Amino acid sequence: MPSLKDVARLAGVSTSTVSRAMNGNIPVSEETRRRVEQAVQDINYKPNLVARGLRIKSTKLLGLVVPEMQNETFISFIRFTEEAAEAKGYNLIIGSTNSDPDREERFIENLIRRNIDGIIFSRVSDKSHVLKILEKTTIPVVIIDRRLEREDIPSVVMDNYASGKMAAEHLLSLGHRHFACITGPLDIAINRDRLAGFKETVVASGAFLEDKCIFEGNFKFESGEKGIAYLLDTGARFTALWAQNDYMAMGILNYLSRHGIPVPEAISLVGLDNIQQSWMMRPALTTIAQPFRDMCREAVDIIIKRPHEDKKEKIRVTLEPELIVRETTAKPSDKSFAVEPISKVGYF
Amino acid sequence: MPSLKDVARLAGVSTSTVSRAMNGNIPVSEETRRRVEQAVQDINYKPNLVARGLRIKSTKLLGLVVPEMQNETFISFIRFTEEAAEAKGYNLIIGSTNSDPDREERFIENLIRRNIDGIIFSRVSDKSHVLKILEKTTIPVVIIDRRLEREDIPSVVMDNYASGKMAAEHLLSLGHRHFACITGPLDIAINRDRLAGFKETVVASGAFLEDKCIFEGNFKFESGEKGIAYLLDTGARFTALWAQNDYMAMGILNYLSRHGIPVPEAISLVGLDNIQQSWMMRPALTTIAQPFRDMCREAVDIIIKRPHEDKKEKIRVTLEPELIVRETTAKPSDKSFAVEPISKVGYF
DNA sequence: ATGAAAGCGCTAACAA
DNA sequence: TTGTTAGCGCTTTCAT
Repeated sequence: MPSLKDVARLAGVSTSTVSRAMNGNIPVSEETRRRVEQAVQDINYKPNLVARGLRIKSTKLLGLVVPEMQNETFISFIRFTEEAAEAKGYNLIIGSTNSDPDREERFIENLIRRNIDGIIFSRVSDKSHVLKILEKTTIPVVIIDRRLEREDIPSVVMDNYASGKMAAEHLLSLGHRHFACITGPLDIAINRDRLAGFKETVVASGAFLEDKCIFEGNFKFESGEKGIAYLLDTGARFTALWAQNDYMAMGILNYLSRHGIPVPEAISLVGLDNIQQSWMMRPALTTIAQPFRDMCREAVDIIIKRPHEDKKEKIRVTLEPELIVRETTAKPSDKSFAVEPISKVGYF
Repeated sequence: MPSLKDVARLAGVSTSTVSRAMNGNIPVSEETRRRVEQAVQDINYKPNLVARGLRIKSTKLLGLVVPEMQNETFISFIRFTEEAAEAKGYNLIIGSTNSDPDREERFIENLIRRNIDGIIFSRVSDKSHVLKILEKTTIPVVIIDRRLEREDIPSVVMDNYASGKMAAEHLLSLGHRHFACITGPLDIAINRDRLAGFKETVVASGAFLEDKCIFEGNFKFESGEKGIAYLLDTGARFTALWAQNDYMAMGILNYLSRHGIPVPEAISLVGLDNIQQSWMMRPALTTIAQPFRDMCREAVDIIIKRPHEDKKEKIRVTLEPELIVRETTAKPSDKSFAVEPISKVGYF
């Protein structure tokens, strides 16, 4: 591997001149610039980023922390963060914590020891102890997909309230009057925001979302199955259902299919996230797409610009969701209220 | 950030002693070891990996190159490689190339400049020009999920022939006699291996896999739809179908569902990969799981042990697939041959 | 505009 | 067993 020294020798100048010629910010005569460029070409010199990193204390490396990699949401974060980072000349180190505090801590410490330029966190809670670790460092941090109580850490989220509103409005416009919702964990702020947007829009229009028509799930496929079984079993009456993520919607669809309840004829269903499966399914899922690509780009930008060195400025970027209408929503039909509690009737 | 110097000053020893005490390989007196450890605790010292990397020319960093992140296969590579790397104390830099040679080259060069300890490639072809770049370096490389002609680069693959055999045997044991196959791109060796395993097993048993029952797809959902449409349209007669990956199987299932052809009653279907969707679907897909976790662990091990510095030794690890029986395969039934060319009859 | 020299934080000869 | 010293490859004062 050729080094700066080799280039310098070949070009007949000092290493500092080569360095300046390459980085461009400091004036260098045309003549030497050409000589240096030639030498660089000749020996195919590539600056060593480790050495530069040590010297200037910037590694052009970003860290991304995700809790797991089974859920397509986190895959999207990885994908789009890598994309945004690469566009800005950064590389990405990823770490999956499996929600294990030890792994999480190990990973963060590694990133710090590596003199990384910034860390993007997905899904951290206010009480996560890694936030404490990070407070001791000067490494820029940004939280993605969570709305934290504390405001000293920049965050990027979708407008979750708007997503609930959007789901409700779509269903309302189709003529539905009786609504149900299977939510994510309600100890998490963004899920409460989603529900609020949904409920307030439904209620404001004079339609109904009874309390017994709300089931708190955990974003997993099984949770969708469980939620719909619960709703049907307790005799909740509704023609329109919103699942706060697509995995649960998949579970719902699967359950309804097994029990012969037709979608959208009996129940209209809207999801959230727009995962791949949502269009590969039959019927294809009507859902709401999160602006993941933009969220990740924003997160990377925030880190690179490091404006939050100035802690007074609160940074909270909010991006808009988008409705994607497919096959699981329709006007409420005669069949709709034919759905009876599962324990009472055996379907079909 | 405290440095070695700070620890040394506090412990009243030289920096080299601290270094030795921390790395443990060189003898240090009990007394000093304790003093050093104390000092390390006191100021919460963490070695700077950039400096160490520059010095010892090993960064404890691995690079993983994937063509894209939409396909669950590559997600699995990321997931399990990160897992294996973390278990060995390495971090992972990932790069997605979108099959763009420029991006690929940029990423590889970055990795080299970062003095990375090894690169894991998924899906490189023999003619990929990055292999040329890598030849000039001493960085250990391993290819995953591809069988290259050249043997100087270590690779880790599933036993693809066995997967074909396994699909055929399962279907054969159910009583099927007429087979079809929708393959991946056949310019790629592993897909030919899969087909050979399938075909040879079918033929050896005296059953049939006619040429017109083989469709060459491209591993995408749409390709599955196209393939099954083609097979049905040309009047190919079969009761058992193998798709060489699950995305195509999803497309097939979706198409058959739209055309009212029941699975597994009319056609038994086997996939390959065991993606998440395969069990979320209804009917759940019978498929073959690739040993991705083990493949990634092997790949990481090969790099870490660096035994291929010695180029004479050819490294090619092959791991076994596993059959996962679910709902899309059954005995051939009376309905089976009721399937007529689509252009002739409108189904149901 | 250019060069000499120092130093980022660490490890490894070498000497003691 | 320990300290001194040099140096990994780069950038950046400080002179000139």
